Amino acid sequence: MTIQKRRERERAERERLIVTAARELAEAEGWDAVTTRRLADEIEYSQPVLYSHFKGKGAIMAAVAVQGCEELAGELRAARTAAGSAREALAAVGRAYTAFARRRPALYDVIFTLDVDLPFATPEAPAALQDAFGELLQAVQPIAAEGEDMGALTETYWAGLHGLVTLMRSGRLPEEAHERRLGLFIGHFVPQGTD
Amino acid sequence: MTIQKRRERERAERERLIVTAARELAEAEGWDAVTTRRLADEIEYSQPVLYSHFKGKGAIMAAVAVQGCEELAGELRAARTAAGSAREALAAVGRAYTAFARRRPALYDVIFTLDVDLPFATPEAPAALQDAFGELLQAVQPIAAEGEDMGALTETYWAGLHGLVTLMRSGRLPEEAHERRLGLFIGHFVPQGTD
DNA sequence: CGTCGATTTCTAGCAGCGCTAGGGACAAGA
DNA sequence: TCTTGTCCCTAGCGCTGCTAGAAATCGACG
Repeated sequence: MTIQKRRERERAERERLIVTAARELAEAEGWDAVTTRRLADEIEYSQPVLYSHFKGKGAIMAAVAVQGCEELAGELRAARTAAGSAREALAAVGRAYTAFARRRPALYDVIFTLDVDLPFATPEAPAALQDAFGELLQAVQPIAAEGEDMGALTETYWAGLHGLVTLMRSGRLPEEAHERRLGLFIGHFVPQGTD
Repeated sequence: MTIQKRRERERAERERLIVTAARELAEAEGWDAVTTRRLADEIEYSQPVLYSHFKGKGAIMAAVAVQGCEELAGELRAARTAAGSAREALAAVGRAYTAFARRRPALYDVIFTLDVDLPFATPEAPAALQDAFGELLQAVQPIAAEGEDMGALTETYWAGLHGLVTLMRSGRLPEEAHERRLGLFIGHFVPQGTD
């Protein structure tokens, strides 16, 4: 009984260890450096142990993605609630989003660019993903015009931010003009004369 | 002399063959299926031959990207010049861009998402890339407000399209609402009351 | 206390990847 | 015919994600 419990606890602990190691390794050296052998070394177990916890490397990455998304959702919420007006809130959330992407590129990639089979845009999507989207939704809501599709509008805002971030991070947009582009995007997104 | 020329011609021919094979394989089965072994099989030469033409797999992908970008630039231009008003032209270019991404996902990926060390956003960027960007620029120009930074504005428009496309294609945005999102994006991008 | 049975973990290996060293075939010139 | 130089292929390196099967460990029971 207690033995069983202890084992489960230890297993859960080790699982956390794997996810943490993957995350730290990715943040330090990028996802290319995260190989199953390297990860096994890091946690001081052999490779097959990883597969007794996760279906494969993709599942480990998905776990990191969920963790990262919780962090993102928190930062978006903080930015939104700290802002004064609705307009400022939208801008603040946009800035927080792109700032997250730049500060934590590995996390951003595993959530939003690498394919890692997490369910998105469905009820089965992890809570963290829905929370993050919810933050965007709440920021977009007040500036929506009468009768606009809120979901689609939020998705559109999100996509704009995502595009700015990914093109910049892949070297396709010059880094130095990021703030200007972001300002233009947010400015064009808010209907003129909205408070 | 003539022998030399014939050899050079044959070499150039084989190089074209490699790029075409890579492109077709990628379009048919995705870039994961494009391995150097598979490519060598396809062109009926051994693997090392590829490396006598290109520095590596990345260089082959870059060549495909340039080809694909020429195609994209052509489609953007056609869309732009066929439109009536400036506003319609911007919308048409946006639709043409996302349509290209959906119709030729492998080409789109190699140009805009996979990293393939092509110089972007510099004078050394291949002409095809500059042409495609130029088409966007010409579509954005007429709807820009007084004194707006044209380059940054175009980049922002591009980023929005790119975000919509990549999030949708990776399954993060539901496919069915694409048209609605695209309409919202373009609508918000054009300042109210612009002709 | 010693042995059995089950669970856990490791060693070793598979098939694939991008890439390359070195040798053999083949054609052009003496 | 023999040499020279070019071209191309075979074979292999070190790496990847992943897994089968042996080994070791630990709890339970006689």
